[in-house]
Amino acid sequence: MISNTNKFKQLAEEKQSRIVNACISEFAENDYETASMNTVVNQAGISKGSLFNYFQSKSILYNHIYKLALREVKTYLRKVRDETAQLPFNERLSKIVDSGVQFIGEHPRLARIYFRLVYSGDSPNREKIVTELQAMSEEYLGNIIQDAMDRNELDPNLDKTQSVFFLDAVLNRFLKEYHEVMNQRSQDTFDKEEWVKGITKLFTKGLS
Amino acid sequence: MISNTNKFKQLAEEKQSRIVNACISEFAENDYETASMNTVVNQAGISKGSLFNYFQSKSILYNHIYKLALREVKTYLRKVRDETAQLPFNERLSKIVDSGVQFIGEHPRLARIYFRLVYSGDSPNREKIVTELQAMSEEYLGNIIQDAMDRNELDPNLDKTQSVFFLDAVLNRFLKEYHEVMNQRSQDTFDKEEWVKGITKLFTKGLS
DNA sequence: TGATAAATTGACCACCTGGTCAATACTGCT
DNA sequence: AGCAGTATTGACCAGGTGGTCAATTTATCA
Repeated sequence: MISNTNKFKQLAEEKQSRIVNACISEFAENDYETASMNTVVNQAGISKGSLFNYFQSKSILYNHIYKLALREVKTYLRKVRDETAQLPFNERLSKIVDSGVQFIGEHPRLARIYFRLVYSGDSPNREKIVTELQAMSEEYLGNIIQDAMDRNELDPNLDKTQSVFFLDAVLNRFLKEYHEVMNQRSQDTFDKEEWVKGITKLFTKGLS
Repeated sequence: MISNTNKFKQLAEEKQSRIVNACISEFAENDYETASMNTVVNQAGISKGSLFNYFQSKSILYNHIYKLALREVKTYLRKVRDETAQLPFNERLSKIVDSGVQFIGEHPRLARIYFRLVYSGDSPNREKIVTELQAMSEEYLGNIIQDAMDRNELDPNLDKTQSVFFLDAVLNRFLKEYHEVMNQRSQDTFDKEEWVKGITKLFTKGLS
């Protein structure tokens, strides 16, 4: 799956972002198989021939968009990780959740693509991508937990793999729920702070 | 979405199960949009006209299969709930996980359909179905937790909605992972007992 | 056995898909 | 202005989709 996007990168910025925008919308609203290249070209205001000139196939295009989304997620994660390095586990965890919430607020379509990808959906290379994401999560949350273990905030005999898995499960599921609530229902009844408190409490106690 | 399956129910048992089997396979291997009615009729050895005579549309057929899967899940859940009514929380939780593992072992295709449904995938009525499942989970796990609270095994001041949500998140994610591991990778390295222990420990401590 | 009714078939429909490529429009250079 | 080279177009392709319905097979009963 080698993607040669040279032609695309040489396009005028404005045209590039028109295309990227259309793709993000389409892949956010439909899963891979259902997303339509015809819709993309119409939305972007270019011809089909052009699109397939810039990206040789649908899967290569999807890859481009997915990587873009991942890059954005990573930026958020890195930022909050570094900014909270000195904080105790519970506060750190709380900030991480906040960061996720913020990401969803600022990039709802990218969030949608991300959730579509990790929670089933048959994107190309799904296996490889999910494995990659798991490794990322293992490393990221693993470090957070390790730091807390080193400071005796968490049980030093924890099974780290398991702990990461549980934390990842709850965080992802919570953010997915948050994303869905934000996208439709009455946001008034949703007390974010109370949930963040609940999550940190469960894990600070449960893993202590 | 009124489904009139009278015609189908009057078919010979053998034919019914041939059709149901083909549908289960197809909906397990593909998500709703991608599943093909042509494949179903070929696999079942009937004509397309017949299938659309028994089920007026694809979505009605999907509904039939989904309900069938749900009925099977409920049987397992009811059984383990009643059999463990006297056990302490941690043992009870452990048995529930075991039951899920057993279900996956005995009905891998139904499990696949279930996971496809809850983790995204754009099945018809998805919203309604997911809401229904959430209510089910809320009630089921809510009772388990309430029982433990009544016996002072868990903190009596717990936010029950949150606790249920967290438990549901971890259980579902774990079972999904288990299902995927069973379906492909080397099952040898997967120590189920150790994971069940980890889950029960996290929640008995975290919610105490 | 023959007539009637019911079940089953599969060719067919309109529509959509990802992808192609000859034809056209546009560009910069002499 | 005229040419060469590149970027862009959209009609077109083969193959798929869910769904239909006249025609045929099968079952029922006198």
